[in-house]
Amino acid sequence: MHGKKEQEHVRKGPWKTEEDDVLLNHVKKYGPRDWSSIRSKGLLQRTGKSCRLRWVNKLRPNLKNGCKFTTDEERTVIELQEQFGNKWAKIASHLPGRTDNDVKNFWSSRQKRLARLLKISSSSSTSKSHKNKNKAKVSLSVPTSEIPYKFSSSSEGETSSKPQSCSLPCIQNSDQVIKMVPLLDLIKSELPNFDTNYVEQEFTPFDQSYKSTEQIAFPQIPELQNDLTFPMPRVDDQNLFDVFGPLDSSEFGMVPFFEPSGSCRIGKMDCFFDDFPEDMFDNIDPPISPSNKL
DNA sequence: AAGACTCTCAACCGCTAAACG
DNA sequence: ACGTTTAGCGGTTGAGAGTCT
Repeated sequence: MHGKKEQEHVRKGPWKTEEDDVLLNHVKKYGPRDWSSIRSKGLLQRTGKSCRLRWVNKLRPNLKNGCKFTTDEERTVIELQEQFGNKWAKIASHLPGRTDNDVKNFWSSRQKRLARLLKISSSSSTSKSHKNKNKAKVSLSVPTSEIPYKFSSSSEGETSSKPQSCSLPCIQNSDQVIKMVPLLDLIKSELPNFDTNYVEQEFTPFDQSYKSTEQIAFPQIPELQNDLTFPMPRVDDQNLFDVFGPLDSSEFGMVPFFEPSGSCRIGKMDCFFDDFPEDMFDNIDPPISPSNKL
C-alpha cells in the first residue's frame, strides 16, 4: 500500500497554522507529552521531536514571542552564563517566558557582534581605505552595571591569583576597591592600530536611565600607567589569533590580560568583550595620561 | 534601485539522559 | 540488566527581513 510510504514521509520546515492547531489540540487533550504519537496517529507528518520543539518554543502559553530582551533579562543572561556556562535551558528557567532557544540566539548574536567588532578593528588597522564600508553599527545591549574591567588587583589581601575569569563585573560596595582600566583606554594604549573611532562613534547609550544613576569609579592603576610598553600582541599582527586562539564565539573570552604586577599575559577572561557595555565610556573618567601624571 | 551585508529567529541535527518494557 | 524509545539539551544552519553602500 502507499500508506506506508506516506507514513514514512516526514514534513520539515516552517509550521503552518493548521499544524499548530492540530498540535494544540493534542496538547489540550493529552498534555504536553506523547509527542511521537502525533505522527503515529497520522495527525501530523512531523516527528515527535519536531512537535515538542514547536510546542516548547512557540505554542506554549506565556511565551514572550517577538519581544526583545529587556535590560534585566540581558543582565540575567550574562550573569547566569557566567555562572553556569552555556546551559541555556537552565538559564532560560530563570527567565519567565523565555526559551532556551531564545537565550541561545540572544547570546550567539551578541557574540557575533563582538567578534565582528574585533575583526573591524583588525581590518581598519591594516587598511584605512575601507572608510565606511565595513562600519558596523555596534549596539551591544549590555547593562551599564556590567562594566568590563581588567582586574589589576582588588583591595588589600585579595589578589586575583586565578584571573582567568573575572566573573561578572561587580562594583558591589564602596569598601571593595576594584581597580579597573577602561577598555577603550586599554585598547588605545595597548593596541595602537585599533581604530577606536569606531567604538567611540558607534557606542550610544541604550538606556539613559542607567547613565544617570550609575557612576563608575575609575581608580588609577599606577603600575599599569607606569608600564604601558610591555609587549602586547597587536591587532594587526597576523599571528594575533595564534596567540588568542581561533576567533570563534566559544573561544572569544581569550584576551590579553593583565596580572596584578602589571605584567601582561594571555588569559581567559570571560567578561572582557563579552560584557562590553555600550555606554561604558560615558561613565568612566579618562585616566590621567602618563604625561600629566606627577 | 540593486546587491551586499547583517541580524534575528525558527527549525533541524546529533548526542545524552531518563523512562519504560 | 539490557535494549529501545522518548524527552531534553546544545550546536548549527538557513530563510527572511532590515540596513547599508
